[in-house]
Amino acid sequence: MSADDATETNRKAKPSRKNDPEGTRQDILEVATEEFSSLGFSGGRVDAIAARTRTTKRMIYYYFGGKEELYLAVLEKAYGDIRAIENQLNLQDLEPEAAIRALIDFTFDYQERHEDFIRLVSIENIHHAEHMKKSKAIRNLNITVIDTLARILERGRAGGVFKADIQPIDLHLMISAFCFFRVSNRHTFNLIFHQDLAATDTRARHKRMIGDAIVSLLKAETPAA
Amino acid sequence: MSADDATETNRKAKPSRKNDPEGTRQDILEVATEEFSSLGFSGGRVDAIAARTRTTKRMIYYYFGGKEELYLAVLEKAYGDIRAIENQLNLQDLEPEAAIRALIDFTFDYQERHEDFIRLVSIENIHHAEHMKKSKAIRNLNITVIDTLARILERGRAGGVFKADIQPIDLHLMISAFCFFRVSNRHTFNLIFHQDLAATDTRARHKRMIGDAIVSLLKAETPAA
Amino acid sequence: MSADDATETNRKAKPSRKNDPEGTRQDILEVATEEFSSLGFSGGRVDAIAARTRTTKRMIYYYFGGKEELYLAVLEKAYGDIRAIENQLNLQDLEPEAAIRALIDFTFDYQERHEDFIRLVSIENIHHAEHMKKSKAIRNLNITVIDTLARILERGRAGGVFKADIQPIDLHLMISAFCFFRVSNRHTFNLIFHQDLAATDTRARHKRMIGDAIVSLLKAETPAA
Amino acid sequence: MSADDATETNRKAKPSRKNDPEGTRQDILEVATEEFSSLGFSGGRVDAIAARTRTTKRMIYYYFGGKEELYLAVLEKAYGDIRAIENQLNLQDLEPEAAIRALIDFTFDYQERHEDFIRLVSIENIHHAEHMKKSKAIRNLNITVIDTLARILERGRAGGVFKADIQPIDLHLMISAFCFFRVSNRHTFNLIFHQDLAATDTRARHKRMIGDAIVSLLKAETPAA
DNA sequence: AATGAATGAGCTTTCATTCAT
DNA sequence: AATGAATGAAAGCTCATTCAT
Repeated sequence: MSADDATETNRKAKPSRKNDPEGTRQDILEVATEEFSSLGFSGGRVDAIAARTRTTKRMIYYYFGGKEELYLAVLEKAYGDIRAIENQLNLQDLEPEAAIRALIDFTFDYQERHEDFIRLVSIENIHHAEHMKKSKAIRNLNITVIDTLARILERGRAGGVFKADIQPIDLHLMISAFCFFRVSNRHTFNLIFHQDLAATDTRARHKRMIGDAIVSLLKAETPAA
Repeated sequence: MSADDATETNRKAKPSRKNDPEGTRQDILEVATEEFSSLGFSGGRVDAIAARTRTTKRMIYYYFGGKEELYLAVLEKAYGDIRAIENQLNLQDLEPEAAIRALIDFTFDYQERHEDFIRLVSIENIHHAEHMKKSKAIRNLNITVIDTLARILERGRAGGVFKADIQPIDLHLMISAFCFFRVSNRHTFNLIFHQDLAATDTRARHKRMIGDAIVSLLKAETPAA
Repeated sequence: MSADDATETNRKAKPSRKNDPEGTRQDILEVATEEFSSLGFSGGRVDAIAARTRTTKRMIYYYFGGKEELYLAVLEKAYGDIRAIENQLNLQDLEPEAAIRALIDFTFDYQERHEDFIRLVSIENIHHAEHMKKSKAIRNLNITVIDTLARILERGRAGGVFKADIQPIDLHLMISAFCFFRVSNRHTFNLIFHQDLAATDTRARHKRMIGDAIVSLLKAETPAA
Repeated sequence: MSADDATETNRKAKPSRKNDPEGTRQDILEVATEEFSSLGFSGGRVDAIAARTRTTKRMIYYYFGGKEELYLAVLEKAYGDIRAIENQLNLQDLEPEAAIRALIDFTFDYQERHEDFIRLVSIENIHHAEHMKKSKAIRNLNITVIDTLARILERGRAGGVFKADIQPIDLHLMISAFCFFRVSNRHTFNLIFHQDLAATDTRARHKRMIGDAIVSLLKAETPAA
């Protein structure tokens, strides 16, 4: 035989998944998610993905068409997952303040647990969201958070609990920003401020703080003095 | 339009900078900042940088040693710049609330105007801050924001204006998160929510909002209800 | 004439060896042996090797991984070849003196005919055998010469033909040294002493001389007077 | 300033040797000897030499003209040194056998102590002695060894001590081969045979052995039976 | 007599992709 | 439905050398 080498991935080492198309697809997708989310789109290597897969590099092209398409598939799955869960959120039975806090907690925890998603979004922004722009799947996703927030704000204002005039989308921005940044910028922040943003007690304190900030903002009489 | 137009030659021939080492260095650094901040470390091309420079690719290696060292130099300059300006901030003559708002305004405006810096930091985080870890220059930078914040909080609490017990570093995190995210995640946010985070009125509204949120948090009687 | 004519194209176009992996590998290996043995490891050029091959430079990396690995493959083949032949030597049916002379003749002739091997070994020594140290293949080669020599010496001493107390490995060193040096140092020796070590009669005379020297050493009553 | 880098050697770190042309020349020559003898001509780097020198890379060109000329200067010095010492050898007062042994001992010890010289000669042979061919200095060196040997042999044969008809140059070849090979092929030999050719006792044993071999060869009645 | 700055040419290697069955 | 073999194009980097004073 030949080509006994380390770099190229034409040959598989692991038991192949012949005749399980869907399994193979998932396998590739999973590995690709890791690769892209930790190395970026340009930094991610088709070879490296193939090497950690039960199949060969050739199959990536067979199933996905190319590097960019694979990346897009990864991105679509990541967005699909969070949207699906967000849409299942059921907050109308809670008091406005409790509902807001529940939403914040959910966002906070989800971002904390899904660093892969966070990194993929960061990567997309590095690339000016050019890949996302090409994705119908992401464009067509049903986004309910804003509506959910709008309804909570409405109820809060109606009940006199919330005084401030804040737009749902701005509120979402503020919540997302904090939850996202804690994860996305963890590495530089930790390095510069000698902190550990992943520590359990820090996490609890921060979750409370962002909740307090949002709630006190909404309750404040005259928002912008 | 693509990112490859670096190689095009329809640019006015710049005067060669022979025997102006410092000038050459700055020239390279400037172009490299653009390249890396818009394409990432892996995506950035040494060839592309050289092409937009008054010198040749060879000079990049002469002055910086390699792609990574050049990237690091870019990163170091970006961090050096913001730290230098932060350190000149003079807020002790302002009332605590005004001081906090001034600090927020400064942070907000700086991030807004320095998208390059924002993107470089994002990129570094994608790479788990591995390059930054190697930089003595960044490690040795004198960071005064936290102290500045601490003194403001102290004065506020002493004067009874601020009630909440918030740590300076957490406050910095919250302010940074919001200002940073607006810029770093602009592209995906705009696309998904059909917004324009760069619009002038949006910008003003957001600046006010983050100020209100922080101030109301600090003033709130019982932070974590 | 220079060594650069590898890049010239006045060679008959060889039939491409598509889908003959083993053939391609051998082709590359053969050309690489020539290149490295005549130019050294640092002096050898991957481009030059590719140019004299039926394939492209890319294939060298596909099959071998890199310049160093290719060089190692060349070295391993060279050592593998001589060991294989040595191991087939059958000298137990000869009288001790005849056996020793036969072994010397074999060594002499093999070195004389395999200048490539000689040069590769010289090159490895220039590099302090650093590449060889990495080769499992060479480390695991079965070396029988020393045993062969030991048995001949034993028989000679038992029969009273050999009187001197010489260790097999030292004997091997002496035989190798002479046979090797004649080839390895041919160029400088010829130049300085205006000789031609490759001339047929010189060769015959030298072969006899080394045989005489070894045999008379082994027969001598009191080796170290 | 600029060019704060590691690879290029335009700037000196050590105290310069201004106004000491001969000192500078010697300094460069010494470092170059180390560099070339351990890395080969192609493997040796002008930059690396400059870096270990009190001067800059530019000076190497100033003093020697180029890499090849520097290498030649190194080679010429190495050959000049050994020839000078050889020429001082005074063996006519010794008995023929003692004279031969003295000459062998000298050769053995010199090679053992001058690994640099050995490696340079090996390197020249790798390059088919092409550099040496260009050197008038080496061509014009006065070589007395062969004459010395011839006279010893003559005296030995006249006195009846030596019986064999061996040519001086062949004798020189045999002696050189052994002494040289022990040093030149030390690394591969040690690796393959798990020996240490540099060990003190091995060295003594080998020195005796080559002496015995040569002497017994010369004394033997009918050299080639 | 000496030197700081600059460089053209070429080197090894990598990458996503396609050929051919 | 699946795959082993092959590859063009370009990327990062290195080297001995010369420019210009």
